[in-house]
Amino acid sequence: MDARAPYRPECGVMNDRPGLRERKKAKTRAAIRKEALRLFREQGYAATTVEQIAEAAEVAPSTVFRYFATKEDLVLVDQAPPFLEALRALPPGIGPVTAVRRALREAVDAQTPEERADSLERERLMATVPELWAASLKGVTREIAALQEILAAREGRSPDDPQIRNITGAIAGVLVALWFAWVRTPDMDVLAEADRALAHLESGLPLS
Amino acid sequence: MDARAPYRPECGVMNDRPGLRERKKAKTRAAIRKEALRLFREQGYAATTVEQIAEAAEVAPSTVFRYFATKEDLVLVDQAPPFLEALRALPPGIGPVTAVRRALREAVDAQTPEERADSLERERLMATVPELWAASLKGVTREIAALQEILAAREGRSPDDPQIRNITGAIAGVLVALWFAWVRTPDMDVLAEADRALAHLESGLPLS
DNA sequence: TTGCAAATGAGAGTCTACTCTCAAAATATG
DNA sequence: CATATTTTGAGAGTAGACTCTCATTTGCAA
Repeated sequence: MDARAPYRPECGVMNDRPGLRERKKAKTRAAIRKEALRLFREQGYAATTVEQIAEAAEVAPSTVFRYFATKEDLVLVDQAPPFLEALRALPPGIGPVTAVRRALREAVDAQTPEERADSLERERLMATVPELWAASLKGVTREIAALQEILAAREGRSPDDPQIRNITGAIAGVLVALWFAWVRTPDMDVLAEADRALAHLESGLPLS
Repeated sequence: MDARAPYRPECGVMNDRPGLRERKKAKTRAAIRKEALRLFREQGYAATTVEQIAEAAEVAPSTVFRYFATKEDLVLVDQAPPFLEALRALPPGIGPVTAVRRALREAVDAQTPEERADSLERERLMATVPELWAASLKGVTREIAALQEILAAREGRSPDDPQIRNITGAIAGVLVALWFAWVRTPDMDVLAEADRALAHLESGLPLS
């Protein structure tokens, strides 16, 4: 409440070392989320209380809520998936489905093996527990809306164009269906299957 | 707790008139659900308490829970949509997308105008309020799974067949995308649009 | 070291979905 | 009307997500 601002520890310093305080915060946040996901996987989302999460992460329950506004936020991803970025960066003149295939491959290739394993496990957890599906719904719909916008822009059309809407819906539907199948068949190579499914869609979904 | 069963008012009677008691129960159930949906629409799902619903329906809160095990159940549909029945009844030898188009049309034609208006409004409510989307997720996924099984059976394949999975996913995706578009454009003739979208899918989703 | 600001812990408190119990009311049968 | 049975209302009780407050601790700068 004082305009003098006499004390700004990290006022736009943008140091390479973010300072102990910031690093500790990031570590705490990561620890809370990690323990939460582990407990969700082990004993279910609804059956896990915030108190248990706090205990496992060795913080106070109130601290959990300081980092994550709601229990659902513990599982929601906060950054837009790099897939959409890759798609945005792709040159025009390629069909929507082809573009999505390429962007998907690029995004996956850009991940380190650990990142890949992490995100696969997270996705898997989300798909396994229906309660988490519901929790992640807002994020998913937002991402699909973004996909629709990008595809529309690539074709120089309105996002509300029925044809764009149909293609986006079909792409999303095919991938979601694969996602659910993956839950029941964990050994599946999801990424290869995704590429194959999109290829099938691209060729008009013939029954061979 | 008595094996003599000395008193069974409606022990398999299966009368045309179900008796006052049963009729009253149905009326109460309908009233509760109607008031609940109205309140959800007017002030949101989370912001509506069961107590408010009970008051609006003029019953006790405990009565609400006697009729609906959870708050979510208030919005979930209990009978399988007649659309799936129509699809099951369709003769084989027609492509999956064509079959879905026909079944959809048949199911809609079989509805009375009031039923149609009712279900449209209910669908609309579900699509408008994200919390309801989440609540209805289990039902939706179950229906899509049923769709996948029917389509697989029609083609004499396994429901796990990737091609079947892709077609089912694409159909569902296209329809869900339409559903969301409808929310933003209430005047749209959803049924005609659905038919057009499926036709577009059937022809391989060309960008014309 | 000293003092400022931010992060934390502890704990009490609210709100609401959901459960349980029991007595009263309504409905069916004879 | 009398009696058996079901449904309801009233209300107390539980659990867990989320909020608020305040004293304590911890990182930071001079």
